[in-house]
Amino acid sequence: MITIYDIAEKAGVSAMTVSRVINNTGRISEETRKRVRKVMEELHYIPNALARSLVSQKTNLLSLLITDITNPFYTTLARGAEDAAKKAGYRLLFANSDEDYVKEKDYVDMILSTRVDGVLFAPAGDRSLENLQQLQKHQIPFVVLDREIPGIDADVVLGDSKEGARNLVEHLFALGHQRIALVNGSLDVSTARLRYTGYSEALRLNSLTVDDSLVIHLGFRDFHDDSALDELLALEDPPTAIFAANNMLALGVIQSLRKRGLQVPGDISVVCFDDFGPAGAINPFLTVAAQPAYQFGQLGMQLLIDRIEGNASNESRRIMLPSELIIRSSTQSISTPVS
Amino acid sequence: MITIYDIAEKAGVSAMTVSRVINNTGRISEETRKRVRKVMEELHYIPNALARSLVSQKTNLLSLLITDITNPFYTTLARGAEDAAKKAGYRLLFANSDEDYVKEKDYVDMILSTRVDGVLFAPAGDRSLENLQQLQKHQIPFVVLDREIPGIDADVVLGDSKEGARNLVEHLFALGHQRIALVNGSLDVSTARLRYTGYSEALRLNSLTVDDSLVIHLGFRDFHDDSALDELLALEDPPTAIFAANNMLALGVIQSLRKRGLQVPGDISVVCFDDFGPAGAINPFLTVAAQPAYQFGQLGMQLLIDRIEGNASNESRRIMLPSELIIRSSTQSISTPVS
DNA sequence: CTGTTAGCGCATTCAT
DNA sequence: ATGAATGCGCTAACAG
Repeated sequence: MITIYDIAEKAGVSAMTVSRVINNTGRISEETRKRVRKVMEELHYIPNALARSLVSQKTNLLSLLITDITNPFYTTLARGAEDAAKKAGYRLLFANSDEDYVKEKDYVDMILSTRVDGVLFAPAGDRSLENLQQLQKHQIPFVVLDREIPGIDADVVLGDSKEGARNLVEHLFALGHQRIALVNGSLDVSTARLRYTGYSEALRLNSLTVDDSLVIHLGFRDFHDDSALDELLALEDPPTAIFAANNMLALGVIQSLRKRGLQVPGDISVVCFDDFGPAGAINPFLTVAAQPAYQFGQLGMQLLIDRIEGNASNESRRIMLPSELIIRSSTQSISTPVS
Repeated sequence: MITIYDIAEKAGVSAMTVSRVINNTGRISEETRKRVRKVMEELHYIPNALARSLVSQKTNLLSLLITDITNPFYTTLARGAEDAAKKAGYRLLFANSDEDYVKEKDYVDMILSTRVDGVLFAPAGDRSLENLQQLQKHQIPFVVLDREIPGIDADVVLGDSKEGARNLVEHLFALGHQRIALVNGSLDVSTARLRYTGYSEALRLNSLTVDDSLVIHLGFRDFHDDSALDELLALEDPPTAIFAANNMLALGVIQSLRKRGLQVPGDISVVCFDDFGPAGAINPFLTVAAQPAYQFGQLGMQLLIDRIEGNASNESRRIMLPSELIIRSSTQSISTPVS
């Protein structure tokens, strides 16, 4: 490996002079600067970021911790984060927690030992508290994405889950649906709680109350066990519409419904939070509350970099992004017979 | 920041003993080991990977360079790569080249200065040669993914583009299509060339020759300029089917067709390479040659780690993964009237 | 079983 | 305008 000492020797200067040339710091005569530059090129010299970071206590490394890169929402978010990071000269370390606190903790440990300059953190849920506190204890700046964690005071970028849920349910009401099931994520996730709140508020505004038998709580990530769906469908007065709390749940719901020979929206309407990215554009089907995923990543990254570089005040900032109701063909009026 | 010296002092031993405890190396009496461990916990000590790497010349960092994380093929590939990396104790640095050689070069420079242990490299195209050679010059192990680069001898994981293309075109023949257009990626990408070859072979096997006016070459990533499509449709004898060389192109093609009031498959059938990941599962529509994206990442990562850890022979390995023809509703028999 | 010395590649501080 | 000494946090090599 070529070091500044190799360059120094061949250029007939000291290592310090080479360092100064690299960093454009201090005063160097144009002549030596050129000579050093030339030798650096000849030897294909590349500065060792490791050594540099060890001295400067800055790695220019940021970590993006999300729950699943396979979910289009996070994919697009990641893209926004990466673009913003690159623009500011940071590299991105990548991690999927799979909505699993233990994996998340493992990654936090990795992050800590890697001495990243900051973390963009989409937590698995409330119990991510410890992991976040771990970061705080070690003074690693971070920004929380998508899910709010009780007990943590930090910059955060959120979607408006309550309003999005309300819009979705109101849309179903407008189509005549009254028996609306909620297939929710786990209640230790703030978005699941807020979507439930939005759901029940919409019911109340329409003079209905929540029927607990219509509400089921699963994980946000998958829908392996669809027996809960069977119970829903076996009710005396089964739902005519289902509100899935995110895109992955909707996917599971629809596949399970079809497996049982039910048509969407013919037999039952389905709506959900989060869209499906570019992939969903081919044959847009689901009526969704679409969140601006790219901006989640981009804005979050900006907040993070601001803070790292000292351009942020002490108080935490909180960005709330609206979702957009996109009505497509997974919902239809309840009075319309199956065509 | 807590260092081994802090631990050493408080535990009444030397720094070296602390180091040995951390690494489980050398002989340490059970007693001091416990004492050191206790102090480490009390002080919330976390080893500094930077310093460690500087000494060991190993970062346990790997880089995944792809063209676009927004494309479901690469998303799933990334997931496979990450899972395999994590299992082996490596962290993943992330980069999108956007099919752009300059961005790719920027990232290669970053990678070099970061001293990663290896790179999983999905190149933008033939001109990635220089970037790959740059890695070779600096002795960074890498594995090439998805696209073969003439002039580079390295481990590589490829899909069988020729056969996949042939299957797709044969499927169209079976449905009675004879005028089949190819909307291809740029010809400086190996997969585009091979998909063209597969296309023309299938034609030849059916006693047809390639009609150049039916073949257009764009970038793999987007379909901004759909004027080429107009020329295709304005032909005296226009195509009854379109083979798009990847999923993103298919997306553009279909949207452009619809903008022009054409139905798929009613007016024109469409097939493409690559599926759409979980997102595509809601409403599977396109007939595709699906590649095993997760395995691309997972196997590629395994090859890479094998090589890094010296478990690979000198000769390069070459893995060719088949694609699976999945027939869905974007294709229909040419004799079938629009229903 | 444990400690001392030296050095990984670079940049800060102080000289000259 | 340039150089020498020192240290970032850690571990390999050697000593005891």
